[in-house]
Amino acid sequence: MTTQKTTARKAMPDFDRPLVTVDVVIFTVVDEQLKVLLVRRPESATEPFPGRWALPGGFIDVTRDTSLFDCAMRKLGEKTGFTTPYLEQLGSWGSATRDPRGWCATHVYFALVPPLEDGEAAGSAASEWVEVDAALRKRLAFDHADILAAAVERLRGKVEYTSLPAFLLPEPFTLPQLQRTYEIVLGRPLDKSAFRKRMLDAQFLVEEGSISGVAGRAAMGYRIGDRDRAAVFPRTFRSFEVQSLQE
Amino acid sequence: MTTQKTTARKAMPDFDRPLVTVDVVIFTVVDEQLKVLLVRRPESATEPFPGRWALPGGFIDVTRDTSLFDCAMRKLGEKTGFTTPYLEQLGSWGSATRDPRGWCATHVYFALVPPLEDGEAAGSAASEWVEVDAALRKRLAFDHADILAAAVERLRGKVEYTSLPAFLLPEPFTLPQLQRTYEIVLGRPLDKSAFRKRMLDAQFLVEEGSISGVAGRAAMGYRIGDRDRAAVFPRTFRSFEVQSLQE
DNA sequence: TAAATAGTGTCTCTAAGACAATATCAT
DNA sequence: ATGATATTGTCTTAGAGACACTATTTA
Repeated sequence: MTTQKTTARKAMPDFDRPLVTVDVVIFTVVDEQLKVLLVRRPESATEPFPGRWALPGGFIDVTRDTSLFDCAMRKLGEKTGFTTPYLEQLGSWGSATRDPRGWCATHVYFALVPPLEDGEAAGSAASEWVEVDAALRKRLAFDHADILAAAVERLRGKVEYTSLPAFLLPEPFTLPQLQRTYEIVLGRPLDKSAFRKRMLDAQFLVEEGSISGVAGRAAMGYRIGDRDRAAVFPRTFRSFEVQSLQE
Repeated sequence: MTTQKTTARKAMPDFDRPLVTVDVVIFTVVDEQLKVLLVRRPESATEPFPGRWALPGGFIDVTRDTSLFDCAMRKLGEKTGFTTPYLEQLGSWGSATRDPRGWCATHVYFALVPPLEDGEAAGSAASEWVEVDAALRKRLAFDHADILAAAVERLRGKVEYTSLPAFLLPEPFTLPQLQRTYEIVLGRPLDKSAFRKRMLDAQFLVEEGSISGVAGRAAMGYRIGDRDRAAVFPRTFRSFEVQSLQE
């Protein structure tokens, strides 16, 4: 069924077609931890990796998905309900051996979302937010451990010079909250003064009125100016120290 | 063997499978210009976009290619003969409409190679090195104009803070040659002193003996220390000027 | 008023850019 | 020696980090 249904005149390639899937690595920060959404593979013995944890994803439906991005957005919406997350392509993984059902290529996206409100479908029995280092230690289905590692590396790398962590917070948020989010993702403390200068100089935040916390002075609330792209800073954090560490 | 190879028992998805291709954007610098390799689509009317220029690539051969990367490397080798180029994944493009033959996803890689020696198959009649801005103005097949634009953007972007241009030169090369290559890719002059400090501080070059040019003082020749990865600089070129330009 | 948190100022340091000065090669 | 090119040094400046200081809110 898969290959030539060449009724038509265009030359259809008579190669066997690989399986094609889309997977989404969905990050959030909740309880002071960076977490990733994992789903449980069906228990059925007819499925590969029954019962294992995996990244959310699945086959492209050529009748519903008009593009890879649409497909990723659809899967993200099904799992989290978010409609305007940060969603970028991470890369693709394809080989003869990564799926026992045959030659398979997956297109992987990575998404940043604010923590879900308690009401929302955070964990249907089949899905769960898992702290990333714990997730990396699990024996995930397929090559999803490699994919997750690549996603975490990309996230931590880009956080050094972009405004990505802002997409992990519900709006409006304060600069101290944003700094805390950076620190959670990077796993190290940042200097308050340098952090604020950097964020405000980058001009990607819009003021949204003061917010009172549980104690202490009220803080300015901010919203992301342009949710379609992250701001890029001219340098990484601690750039010169990184330099010396390499030696 | 764990995964029962049962012809029948694994649930095979009954989705129609998209077409799957791999394309490679191959850059080089020759005649003081950044060029990209284009190939001509076959003239046959049974093929999509007959006679149009396109990026080199084609369908995955699930019987020969063990992975996407292998497939890209194979296509690169067929076109240029290089075996140790710089090759990284650019991304994937997939939609219902990008190929008239049906839902198609392509995995795109981008490669940097030194200019070919005259003897080598630089231009079989069906392929040609084209200056990138001229290539961007051509009406390429499929969505290859979008893909090429993304590749050029990625290249120019990464050149600001990585050692990528070193992979465009035959080894050994000199620092003035490397600087010229950066300037060609970026399209603007760089300061000599700052450039040398940056390259040498990054520790990715190994000395390879002095090289005499046609005139003037001989220059130190260098080779790339680790061809498997590019060096990353802690800042972009002209970082603060870029900053002020944004305002 | 005290505790807690938000926000600012000052000083030092790294590395980039501008550009001048020096070194070495072919003829 | 001279012209050409390679290589180094000096000065200035932007922005990062360390850290002390001030400001504002709640209890």
